[in-house]
Amino acid sequence: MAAKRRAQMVEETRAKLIQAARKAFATKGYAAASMDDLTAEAGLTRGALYHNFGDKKGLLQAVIGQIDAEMLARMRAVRDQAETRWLGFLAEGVAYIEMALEPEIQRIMLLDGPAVLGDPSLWPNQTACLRSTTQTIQALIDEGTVRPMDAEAAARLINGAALNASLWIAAADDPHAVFAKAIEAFRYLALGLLQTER
Amino acid sequence: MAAKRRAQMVEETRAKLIQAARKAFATKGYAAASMDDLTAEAGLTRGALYHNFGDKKGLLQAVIGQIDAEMLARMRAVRDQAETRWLGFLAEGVAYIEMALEPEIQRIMLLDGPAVLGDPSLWPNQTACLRSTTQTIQALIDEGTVRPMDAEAAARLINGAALNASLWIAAADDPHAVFAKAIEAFRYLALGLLQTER
DNA sequence: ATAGAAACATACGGAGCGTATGTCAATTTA
DNA sequence: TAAATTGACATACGCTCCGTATGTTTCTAT
Repeated sequence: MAAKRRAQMVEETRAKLIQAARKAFATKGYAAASMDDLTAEAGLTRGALYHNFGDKKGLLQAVIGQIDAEMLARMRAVRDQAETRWLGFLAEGVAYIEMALEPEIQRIMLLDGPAVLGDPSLWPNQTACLRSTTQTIQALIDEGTVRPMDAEAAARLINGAALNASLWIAAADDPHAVFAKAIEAFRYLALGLLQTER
Repeated sequence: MAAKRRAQMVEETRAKLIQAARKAFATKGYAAASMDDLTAEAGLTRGALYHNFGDKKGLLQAVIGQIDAEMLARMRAVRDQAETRWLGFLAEGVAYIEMALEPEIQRIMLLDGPAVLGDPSLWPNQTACLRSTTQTIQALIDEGTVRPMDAEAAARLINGAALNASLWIAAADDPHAVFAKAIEAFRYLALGLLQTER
């Protein structure tokens, strides 16, 4: 026990704090989550928190970084699994909508995160995700599938549509039925990016 | 002076508080805006605030209600000014993007509002705006311009795309150039809603 | 004219964040 | 290996700010 490396111990406490923060932020929201309760649940005090993350915003950044990495990995997975590039592009969008159904992602990534940290497109991992989508669209343009246009613009608007779709689904009385409608509309919108003849 | 009706005086204080709140929320953000400073700037105290709006969230609701009404009015105006129903629909989207360029709307309506009050699509005025867009799309479907689909789904996704476009523009180094790209992408996406032959 | 209520101000208590200080263990250095 | 230093975390404090409880004044109603 005492043979544990110092760096490893630190990583454990950071992980415990992030874990507790994810739970508290997701259930109570960022503003209503108390740092005292947070750290107590992790078996620590606010001292550890301020030492490791600087302030409350720093903790939120760490939480968002973790969730964002998970989302990015999942989107890569479904994209690489698709048969064609175009289908992979669509699958990414659908996967995004599905993920945003989870209350944790809704609350932390879509509501509190932007309000506290500002525009999500400036977050490190999010930009990675966006660049990935942008590159995919650029490839679709180069191969003649998608009409010539600004790839980043297409990626951002498509992402925005998917985001709003998930918000809509999450607030719906019958999420399952609404999910189907949203996916249909999403596919139609994407068609607008294709070359005119199809 | 003393002849002023009671109700009118109340309306004035409410207006003064909302005015000060709009300014403070827009510049400092909801969380960082102090109620003491707010009311002092309006020449009042927190007593007036809690008497009229209940709590801080109530004040935010009032502010959002005012801004939302202004946005709704402007969107109706540009829509009714267009030559065809389809062009009116597009103009509404562009107008939405333009409005979301204003920092006040960015901060209050798009960042803090959803974080504090929850899903915007449940706000009273927002639902009115959405219903308006939904009806427009439904009419476009009925007249054969837009392919048969769920009108509300189309309205929500299109709105989401427009919203993200405005967030992107606002954070850009060169908003003017980005605005052009976003509008182009927005029009392409909308084309996906049209009947296949055009 | 007086009673009542509404509009707003003042006073109070409590919660929470951030910082300053303290303590103990681990790593380093001689 | 023993002393010294640094790092990790806990404890203590002050300050701000929200919400409520109470007080005061002005308008309205009978």
